[in-house]
Formats: sequence, C-alpha cells, structure tokens
Amino acid sequence: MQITIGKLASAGGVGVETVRYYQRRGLMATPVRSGGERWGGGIRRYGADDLRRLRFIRSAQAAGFTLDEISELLALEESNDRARVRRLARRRIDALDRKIAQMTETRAVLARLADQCAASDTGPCPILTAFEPY
Amino acid sequence: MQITIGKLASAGGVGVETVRYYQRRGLMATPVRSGGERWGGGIRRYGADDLRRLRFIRSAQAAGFTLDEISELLALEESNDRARVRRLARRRIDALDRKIAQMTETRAVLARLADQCAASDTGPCPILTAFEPY
DNA sequence: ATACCGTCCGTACCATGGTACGGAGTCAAG
DNA sequence: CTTGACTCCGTACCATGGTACGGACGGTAT
Repeated sequence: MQITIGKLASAGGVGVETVRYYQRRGLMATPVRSGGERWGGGIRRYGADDLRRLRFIRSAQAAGFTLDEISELLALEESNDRARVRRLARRRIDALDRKIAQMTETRAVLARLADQCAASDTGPCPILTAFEPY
Repeated sequence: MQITIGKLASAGGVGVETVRYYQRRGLMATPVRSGGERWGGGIRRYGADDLRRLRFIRSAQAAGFTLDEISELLALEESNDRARVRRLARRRIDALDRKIAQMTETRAVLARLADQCAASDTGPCPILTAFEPY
C-alpha cells in the first residue's frame, strides 16, 4: 500500500494542506521520497501507518484534545507510559469540567435575563442593563 | 471628567492596546482630540460614557458574547429593540447548550477510558487504543 | 525649558487550526 | 511524448482577541 498525499488526505477525511500542516507541526513524519532521486527525490509515498496516525489525530481531536496534547499522546504511544497518559486525560477532563461549569453558569444567567426581558415590555431591556455598569 | 486612554484602560481593567483595538473594531468611538490643533490635534480625552461602554463590552464578553455580537448589542442599545436582543440572547444560549452537550459527552468518554486504563495495567492503554482506527 | 512619561499611529506578531496561492517538478494515461 | 492532474515548498492569509514595537509628538512636573 503506497499512496500519495492526496489519497492519504481524502482517506483521512482532511485536505492535503492539513496533512502538510500536521507534518509541519511534527504530528506526522514526512516520508522518504520514492521517485527519481535526481534533485532531492520525487513524490512522497504513504502507507497504512500514516493513515492510522492521521486517523488517530482526528479521533483525539474529536475528543477535544489540542494538537499539542495529541503530540504528547502520540509520543506516549511508543513509550506505553500509561500513568502519564492517564494524567493527560485527567488534565483534559478537569479542563472540560471547568469549562462546562463556566458555560452552564453563563447559560443560566442569560436564560434568566431573557425570561425577564420577555416578561416585561416596559422600561429598558434587562439583558442590556445587565451589562451596564450603572 | 476627562481622562486619557491610559486611565480609561486601567479603569476598565484592560490594556491601552485593547482600547485601541476596540476602536479599530468599531466597538468604541475614537473621541475628538482636545489638545493643540496644530498638526491634527493633541491627545484624545475620554469621559464617563466611554468608560460605561468599555465596561459593557467586558461584561458582555464575560457572558460569552463575541465582539461581533457585542457590536450588535451595542447597536441595539440605542434602538431598544428588545425582541432582537432576545433573539441574540437565545442564539447565544443555544450555542452554549450545543457546546455544553458536546463537552459533556467528550468528558464522559474520556473519564470512562481513564477508568478502564486505571483498572487494568496489562495490554495497551485503552485511552490510546480508543483513538486508533483498528 | 527641558526631561520624562504618556499618547498616537501603523504595522507586525502571538496562539490555534488550518486554507490558499504560485511556480516548478513529477507521474501516468492516451 | 505530450497533456493534464497531482505533488512539493515556501509563504501569505483567514478568524479571534488581543499584545508589542518604534518613532514622533503632547503634556506636565521640576
């Protein structure tokens, strides 16, 4: 299985530029060129491992990990240092919890303001006055 | 009350550059200059209204509104079009709900994986294998 | 009156996750 | 063997919300 970057990208559900971006970010290796080697090689060929790695990145991204964190995860794949992987996951979970709590609070405030606004059509809008310092 | 941009910024809890950024974004007006008018005016002076507006922006931002949405809110302040303000708030609430739901799901998945990982120290880490396509 | 801090303004840069472009080279089909 | 699609590479650009810099000028305290 030797495919070009375009096939790899579409197989992974991303654009060619995205694969190249991941290479620049160090998330994926740029494979050796297999074409004519006269000026530095021809076109790079990719295999099943590259596609696996690309899909790993997309999966982890869907779980909310940043590309930096995914770098760490990929590094940990080799080492099999499970304690460290768990710590990384824990950190992500804690960050999610904080964010969820904050957004839930914001949502409640906004919903209450919207209800107040809908309840009375006289005077200034409570939503707007809530943001006013006086 | 006539203050300079530096005083305005610190009174609003932001940096001078941030105020200038808001001016560029059209969130705040750049007031007339009140100094010597020889080369185009001296230094701009700000008043209580500017500080109110700056604090409004920060408050709305704390509620999760983007600067673009805050632009709309500020425009609506003048018109007192409460139905439109409510629609804007509703949109924000819906977006928050979607985001909260997605993050909650992600959190649950991660927590489950972390538990599985902690439960068994044999074989590959479940967190990592969860991201692997095979 | 002169030092010194603050302001003005354009422009460039930061992180984050990409997307777009242009010119040169490469590869496969017809 | 030519054509056309694809790749390579650097670089610039998108949104978002700012931060930093540098030179020229303004305002004020001594």
